[in-house]
Amino acid sequence: MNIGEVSARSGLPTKTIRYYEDIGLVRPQRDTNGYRAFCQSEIHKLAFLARSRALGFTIDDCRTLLALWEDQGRASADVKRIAKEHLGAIDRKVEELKSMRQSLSDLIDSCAGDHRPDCPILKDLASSD
Amino acid sequence: MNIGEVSARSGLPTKTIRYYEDIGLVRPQRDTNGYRAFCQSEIHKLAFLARSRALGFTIDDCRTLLALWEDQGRASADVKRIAKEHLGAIDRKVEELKSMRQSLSDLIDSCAGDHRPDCPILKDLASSD
DNA sequence: CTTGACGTTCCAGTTATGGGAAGGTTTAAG
DNA sequence: CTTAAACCTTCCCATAACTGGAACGTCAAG
Repeated sequence: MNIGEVSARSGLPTKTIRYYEDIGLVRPQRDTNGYRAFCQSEIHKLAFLARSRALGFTIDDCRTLLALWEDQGRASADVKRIAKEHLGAIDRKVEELKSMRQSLSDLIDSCAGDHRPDCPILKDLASSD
Repeated sequence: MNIGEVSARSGLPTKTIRYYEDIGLVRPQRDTNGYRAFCQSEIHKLAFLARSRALGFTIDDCRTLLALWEDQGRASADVKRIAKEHLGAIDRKVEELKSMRQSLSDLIDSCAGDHRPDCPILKDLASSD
């Protein structure tokens, strides 16, 4: 299967698929004309990658997950550990954003938002509490 | 004031301060020896930048905010608009992360996490629901 | 006088792609 | 048979916002 159809099926842009080959995540065969020829297992891998990336795993996480996926003897605990670490990272990011949101929201509430130049938002950004 | 002390006071790494000069956010004078000599207003700007960046504003936002900050006649509404747009972006990011978090959390709950190879997490990542 | 802590510039790398050029291949239509 | 669209290829540059490191100049202390 050519890269275009693989792209349509996996939802990954062709650019991304070529990049994944570059960094060694997939290794499609080549046709005599030089076109990439993806077999089922490569297509399956790309679907796996698309899903993992959508869950926010880094490419490096994906590399590990793929290896575990292809290792018939791996322990599910190994996978769970990676997933849990990632969950922790997501939680930390959410907390950080919530904290930023709170501060920003407070500032916005305190600003009249009219034609006058007086602005508590800028005042706060400038103050060195 | 030399870059080292400015860094210590603003909490910004020297690399970052030089970068901010590169992209035109600050324009420190130079001593005869070539060292950057920061005056109070530049230091103040850097503090402003540190604060704005900590709230998640992009460099481009910061550029606009700085310009507004230095424009005595600007309307507070202009600032408020930028802040509100950014708040919206934060909210969207939080929602995205929460949704990722939910999916991942469900997967983790379904995985025994023991020595056995059977892993619902990998199964789901591989499946093309 | 030397040592160490500063400072300087410049170049390259990071993440995970996206854009676009310059060119080869295939397929369908005229 | 030719031509045009729609594929495919590689290669290089750009993004955001820095960070690291090399190679080198300057300054204060012992």
